[in-house]
Amino acid sequence: MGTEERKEREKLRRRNEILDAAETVFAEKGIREATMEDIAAKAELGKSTVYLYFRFKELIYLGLDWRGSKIEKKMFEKASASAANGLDKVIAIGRAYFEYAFTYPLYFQMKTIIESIPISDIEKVKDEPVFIDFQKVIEGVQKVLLDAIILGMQDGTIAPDRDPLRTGLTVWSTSNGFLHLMASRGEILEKLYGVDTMAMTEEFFTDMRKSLRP
Amino acid sequence: MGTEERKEREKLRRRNEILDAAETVFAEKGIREATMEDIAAKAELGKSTVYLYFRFKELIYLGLDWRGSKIEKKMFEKASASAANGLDKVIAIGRAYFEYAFTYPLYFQMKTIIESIPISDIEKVKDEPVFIDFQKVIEGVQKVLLDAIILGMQDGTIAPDRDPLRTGLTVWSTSNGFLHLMASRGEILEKLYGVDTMAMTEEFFTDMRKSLRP
DNA sequence: TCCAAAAAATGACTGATGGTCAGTCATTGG
DNA sequence: CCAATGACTGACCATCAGTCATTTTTTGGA
Repeated sequence: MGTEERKEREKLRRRNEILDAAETVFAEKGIREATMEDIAAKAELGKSTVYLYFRFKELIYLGLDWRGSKIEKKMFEKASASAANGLDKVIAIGRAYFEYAFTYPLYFQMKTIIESIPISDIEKVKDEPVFIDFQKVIEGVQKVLLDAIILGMQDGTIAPDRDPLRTGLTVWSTSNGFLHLMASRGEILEKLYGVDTMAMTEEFFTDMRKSLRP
Repeated sequence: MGTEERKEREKLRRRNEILDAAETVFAEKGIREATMEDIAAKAELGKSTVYLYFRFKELIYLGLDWRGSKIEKKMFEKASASAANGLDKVIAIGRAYFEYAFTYPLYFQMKTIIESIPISDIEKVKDEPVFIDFQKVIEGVQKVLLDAIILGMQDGTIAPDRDPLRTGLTVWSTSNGFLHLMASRGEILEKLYGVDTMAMTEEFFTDMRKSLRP
């Protein structure tokens, strides 16, 4: 009988229900303030049950980042497809990253939280199938960017003497830093210091263009 | 009598002793793993006494970031003074930021931790004299960069049509993102993916030059 | 020198929360 | 219908940030 498969499916569904609950609770009372009990209650489960699906709290953050990254990947692919040459693709992906961060702020925030997890804790997770799956998605996301860079080096829109991986990492990490500032302090910058964040964002992309061009 | 002043001095000394203790404990057993009791024990004080000097744990993080920022500022000033024109100053400051992050990794990490503190908690702190003093130092650090940018726009080494504040924020936030990647995953990138992080860093500065130039 | 008030320091305590475990309850396949 | 499997749970534990009533030390005047 296909009981086995059904069971597997239901397990996955429950996992998703818990992530749904976490998402709601995070939105309602803040990520840091949310407790495992809150999440369990929202999922209409006992706390111990939640722990059957997520062996520790960080894995919930990871699960949500994983959800987000799947969306992110699609957005990146769409953005990349919409542009004609390598450099335009890179910029389009950059803009898609912005859109992602502002459309799914909760998912985006997971990145920051996960990054602040001590390496010793990552050790505990790194062999879990969930984590391996997670890494696969992340790599998929970065591959979209990498492909665009390689194309750009071939079609002459990006300096051909660059190292693609290094360039990708630089584009990604600097975007991250910029986006993090925008997402966490953008409002303060606008209201308190009168910074035109829209113009600043445009300049950011102009600068990126300038530095990538041959 | 000068008792009042002496008291004040001793209070400050104790504050510093606690920060010293925190620094040691953080280095010994990790920032996340360190408890207030650990810090108190290392400082040879009762936990409650530590709480007289730091009303909550986050203020210790803030205290260490404050310490670091004072060093950072000096390093920035020295770097800026060592270069002749605006653009060179900006790059020199960027390099100084790198040196700071790798020389004082503990202080640098405080930035990440502080950024991940929920805004609700910042509200609690923002009127404390300590926090105001802290902000003053931070602004001082950023002023060094801002001055270099303004000079560069005057001496023709930086595009004159830029907005200095926006440019400063962009330079700072992108450096932050890049540096954060290097500090937290640099080793992994080198050992696992064979990334030449030295070359990558040089390229980062070359890119910055390219994007700032007129 | 003594003493009372002020300041500094503390140990015992509390509440919250992440995580565990022994055992219950529901489902399944024979 | 029953025994085995596995999902699920409530009670419990350990840890830790933060509090408070009380003690200890310092201070400045009598």
